[in-house]
Amino acid sequence: MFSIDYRSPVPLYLQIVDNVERLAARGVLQPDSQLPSVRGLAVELSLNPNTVSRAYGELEARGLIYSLPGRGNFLAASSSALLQAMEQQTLRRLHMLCSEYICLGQPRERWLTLCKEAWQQAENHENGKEEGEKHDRDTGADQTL
Amino acid sequence: MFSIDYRSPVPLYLQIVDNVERLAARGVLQPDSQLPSVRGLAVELSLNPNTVSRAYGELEARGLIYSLPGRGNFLAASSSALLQAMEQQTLRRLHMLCSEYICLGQPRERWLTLCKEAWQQAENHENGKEEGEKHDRDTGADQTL
DNA sequence: ATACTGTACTAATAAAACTAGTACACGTAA
DNA sequence: TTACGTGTACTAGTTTTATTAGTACAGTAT
Repeated sequence: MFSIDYRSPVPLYLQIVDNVERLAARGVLQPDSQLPSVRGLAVELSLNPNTVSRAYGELEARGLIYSLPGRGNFLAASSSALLQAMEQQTLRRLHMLCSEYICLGQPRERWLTLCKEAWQQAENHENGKEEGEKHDRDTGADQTL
Repeated sequence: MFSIDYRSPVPLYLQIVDNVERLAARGVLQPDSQLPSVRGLAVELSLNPNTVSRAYGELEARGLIYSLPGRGNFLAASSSALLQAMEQQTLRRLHMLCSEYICLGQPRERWLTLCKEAWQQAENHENGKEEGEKHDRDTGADQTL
């Protein structure tokens, strides 16, 4: 169920995060269902338990899973909640960017103009690229479990 | 005229960039006026010419200065053009963020809602902090030239 | 108690960022 | 041309950061 490419430049713990996100978004993992244990997954993927733990920690920070010490890790989000978590992340980054922009002394209207412009550009860029690659990070996996 | 802190964790070349930005924004440097030569500034600040060159390269990428090989580096921007350059930078980062957001399949209205929300938060945060520190990166300088 | 669970701390390794050394290319003025 | 100014490309060394692994500890359930 987990696809990991050990030779990818993408950190292993991030690949695990991506896998869980994907499974959660597709509904393969149900809310409140238990994820593989830190040790169990570490053995399966031939990794150090701490690498898995770090991935789970990242997922917890993103609000996708919750941890019960001594019990295990569990999926917190339905796919709609997953979307919400992603939006939260977008909002945080947007907030940082906006703070810097406000320092320039620009008015709110100008900010919104830029936001609209960004959407325009991004949308064009999206339509410009034909059906090329998916936006999954890595798919040339070595091992599937 | 240049304030450099050699013990700051902020890279030297970025400190130079900040200095030029600050001087340009305050109108100390006039448009099309010549900046210190790469070698000259390197000697003054006891740096390698390449470090200064990298700073100038960064400034050129931001549209703040232009380079005439064999002649020197010159300030391109009036303070209004400086603002414009900063806006360009904001727009680029906004564009990247927006592209990722579009991948979630969300509509334009939702994006704009988030943008407005970000402004709201950032503005509150701005008003929340009293007159604390300036938003200059480093001011505990060792050397001034 | 035992066997499972997650986590904190430290250390070793890999990767990247930053700065400096050196040599080269272009432009201007004598 | 020659000399001296300018910026730049390429390489190497150092420092810093990110990533992963080793080990030991703490909580929970049977």
